[in-house]
Amino acid sequence: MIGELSRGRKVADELRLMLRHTTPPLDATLVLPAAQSLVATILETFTHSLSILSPTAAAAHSDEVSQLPPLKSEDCAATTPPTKDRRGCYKRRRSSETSTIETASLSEDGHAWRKYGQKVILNAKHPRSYFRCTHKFDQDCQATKQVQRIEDDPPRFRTTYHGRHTCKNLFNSSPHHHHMMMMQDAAADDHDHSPIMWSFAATHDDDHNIHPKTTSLVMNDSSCSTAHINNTNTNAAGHHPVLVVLKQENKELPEPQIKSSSSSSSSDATFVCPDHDPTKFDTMSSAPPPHHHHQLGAFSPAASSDVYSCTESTHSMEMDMMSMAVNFDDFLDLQTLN
DNA sequence: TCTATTTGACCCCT
DNA sequence: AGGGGTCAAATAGA
Repeated sequence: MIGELSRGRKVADELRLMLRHTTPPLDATLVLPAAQSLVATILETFTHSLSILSPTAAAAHSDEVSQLPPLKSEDCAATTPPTKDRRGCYKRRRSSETSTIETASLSEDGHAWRKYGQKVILNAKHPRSYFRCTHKFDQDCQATKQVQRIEDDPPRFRTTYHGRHTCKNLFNSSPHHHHMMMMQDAAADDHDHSPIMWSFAATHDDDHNIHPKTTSLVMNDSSCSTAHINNTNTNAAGHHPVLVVLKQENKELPEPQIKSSSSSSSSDATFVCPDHDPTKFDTMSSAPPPHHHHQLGAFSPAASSDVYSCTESTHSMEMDMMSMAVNFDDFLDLQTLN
């Protein structure tokens, strides 16, 4: 099976190189047949691997790969009568993609979560809660998160995300209460397979003032980042654009692109991650704690067209989002354009 | 009645 | 061996 999977990986690599070195416009008559052949080989290796694991499953689905039975832990429970013996029923993930964020409050992150467990953790004052994506079963989304209170006063929570969301139900929270965007770099190149998660959170109070809530960001690659939070002046429409620019510090980068018509700023705050801990970016430790929320929260009056813009040139990602009414389809279009 | 949460049991992994 | 992640029955809430 290892040989079969290795073959699949090799062919997938060939396909990737072919697509990478083919400059547009694609010559479909030239590239397509070769690509289709490679895809067929890849699928074949999966089928062979499955036949090794489970001959019946591979035979039943050899011509319909999209319906391959997920090799999930739940299968055991679903196909066997209720029994106490759950041996082998689930596989614990091993070092899947993880991202950790620490916040001062439990804010929504735009995804629907279902709590499935809680554990008392050794040497921890508070229990750890376990959540899975609500769409685990209907969309086979494998994302999970763990939330743990790590401090009482001031309250502080550590949320650890595992896996990527493959569901299509982002931004289902009320746009008038929470905004948060998680972006995982789907275009990681050979030198960086780690996802980067940028989170921007903000709440609106009763007066519709914006209170950005992102307090820390941890990237699980080795890059050091700077977050530049810039409160700009009110624009002509009476709105207060908020600019958030993230860039990596340890690489030579061009000036970040900032999408805004407003250039002057009324308050600035730049946060740099600690030198000796390049994976951790923590605004709480870099900004004056007693005032930083006031500073960030001073975006009044109501903003109906806040622009969240971030540029990380290494990965060529940039996004704008209208904070009062995020249209996810538009966001997807923007991602596609970039 | 349906969906979400709670919680003890189970089992993987270090 | 035991900490911690997951399951699933019981329970709560809409």
